[in-house]
Amino acid sequence: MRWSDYFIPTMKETPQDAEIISHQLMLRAGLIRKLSSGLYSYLPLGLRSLKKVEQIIREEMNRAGALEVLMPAMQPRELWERSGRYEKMVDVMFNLKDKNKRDMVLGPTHEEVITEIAGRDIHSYRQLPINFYQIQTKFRDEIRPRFGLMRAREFIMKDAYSFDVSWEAADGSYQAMYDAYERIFKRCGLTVMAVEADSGAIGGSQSHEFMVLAEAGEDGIVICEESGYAANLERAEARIPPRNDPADSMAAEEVETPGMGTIKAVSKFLEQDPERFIKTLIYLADGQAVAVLLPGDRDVNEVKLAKVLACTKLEMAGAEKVEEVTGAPPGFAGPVGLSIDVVADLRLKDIQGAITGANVRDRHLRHVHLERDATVKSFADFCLVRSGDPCPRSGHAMIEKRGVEVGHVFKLGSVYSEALNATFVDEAGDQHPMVMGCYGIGVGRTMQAAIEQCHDKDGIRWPISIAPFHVEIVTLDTTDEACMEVVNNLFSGLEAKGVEVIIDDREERPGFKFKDADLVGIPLRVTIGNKGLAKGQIELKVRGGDTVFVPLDEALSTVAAKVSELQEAIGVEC
RNA sequence: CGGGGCGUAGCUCAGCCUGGUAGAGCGCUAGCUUUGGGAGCUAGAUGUCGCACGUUCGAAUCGUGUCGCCCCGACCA
Repeated sequence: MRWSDYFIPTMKETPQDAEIISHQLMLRAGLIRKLSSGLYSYLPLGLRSLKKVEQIIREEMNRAGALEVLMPAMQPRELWERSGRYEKMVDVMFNLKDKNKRDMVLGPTHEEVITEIAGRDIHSYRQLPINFYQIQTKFRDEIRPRFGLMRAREFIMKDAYSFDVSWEAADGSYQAMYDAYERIFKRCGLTVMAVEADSGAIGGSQSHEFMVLAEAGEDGIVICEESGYAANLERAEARIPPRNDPADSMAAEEVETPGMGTIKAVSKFLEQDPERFIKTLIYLADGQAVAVLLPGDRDVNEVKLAKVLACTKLEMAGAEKVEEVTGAPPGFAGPVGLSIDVVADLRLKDIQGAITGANVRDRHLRHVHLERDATVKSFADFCLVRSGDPCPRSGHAMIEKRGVEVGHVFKLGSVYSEALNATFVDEAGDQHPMVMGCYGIGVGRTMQAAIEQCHDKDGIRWPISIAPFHVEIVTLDTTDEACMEVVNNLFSGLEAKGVEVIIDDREERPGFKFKDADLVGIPLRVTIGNKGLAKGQIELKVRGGDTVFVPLDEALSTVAAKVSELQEAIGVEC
């Protein structure tokens, strides 16, 4: 391919609406263009990379025994009402009507459609297990699209769905996908980490997320380098050491804390560590007020809390509601004397000599012994884990990182198969719902995450497996016939060996082309000009690495060998 | 949806406060010179100043409304 015949609109300056580096580079290198918030076009160069990611996914899914299908993006809304998920997902669904005024939706995911297929055409245990996948466009009306392809409203996803006869059998399908995912991301040149995750709106019992570690990632995760424990913050647990507060037999007493509605202020005023405070938050769990207690230096993990309270809708109570249930404005709530349910974090078990709100304006209580002075309905773990907390397995301090979720595997169980009546008959002739799993990869997000992980100050540094081209030939003397003959010979020689080459044949100054080459980030750059040819050599440079000079007659074999070397360095046999 | 910011040439931005009818750099077109890390000179082309209404003799500039985009929160591949 010749650059002059291609379409690579590069930009010297950074577009103002791109915040993170990978998004900036995708725009600057001419990979994508924005149509509207969360809606992107792939330009020729970007599409080449995307297709390579897709191809790696396809090969590994096939290797794992999954069968490719393609389902409609547009679906009748009624199907979603039958599974009971329309209600849950209305906020992200695009709704439309067909010409007969029938309600349709654009699919944000495909559990419903695939379960309908399985239910219709799978009847016997003899047909199981089976796993279907597709690479298809999804639509989600995200509350806030962000960071280019990272969170788009229309995006390409690989989604797979497994069907098994039992939970035990489903574990095998899950593991097969987990293993396939590790291979896929490795082959894409990415360093990913599988972390325990919450299963969210998709439902199900167990799940792992595949995270690309990156500062710009939207997810917080904690990891223990000792035990290998790794979890999304939404899900993460920590070992909770027993308290050993000094005994405090004094009765609780009120202290004046005028205008001090924050733990920070009271902590400073009473010269007590925030950890000695009982933070009291009033939540509405499915509309029911409940007091939630945790150490003063801690934050709530609302995902964990919602599970503890077994509620579907959880929100902080407004100031009015707080005043109604505690008798004081926010900032002075405490567990003592409350008539609503009180749940406490396990880190407060046996706390004594503590400080908390007095449920009276401008008053706090000190010398509080939680279980002596208040009625706690239950203790549970719902703190947000943070850096330094002990690992639940090894007890070592965990560290916090940020990551981009590029893949997610779930054990779904029979939620959908029951709702949509996807059953099979076993050896004994009994009917059972199929046991499902589902497995997603954000294809565009994976491509962008690769850039987020592989770049330098000059531009992208593509892993060769997903680079738009393997080699870029920069020609310095485009009007010189002898020079162009060398270029064309090398080009056709490499093409014949299956190496993908782009020639920058534009009539631009060398520096201009080098800058573009660095920005676009093709892994190997061959520079050919009269100056080198006079010495009988060409120049070979790995993106971001050193330059070597290669004699003309060895050019073809050396470049081809270097391509293979880079491919092998990725480290997974294909 | 709540909070914050921004809409002026293809891109990055100035002009707005203090109204007088639009600019720079890059990019684009042509020519000459240049040619190993985003060249120089010369000559050009390009704008419903996001949109609507209002105030005014006069609005990019002031007011109101509206649309769009970005950032922070809940959601997710």
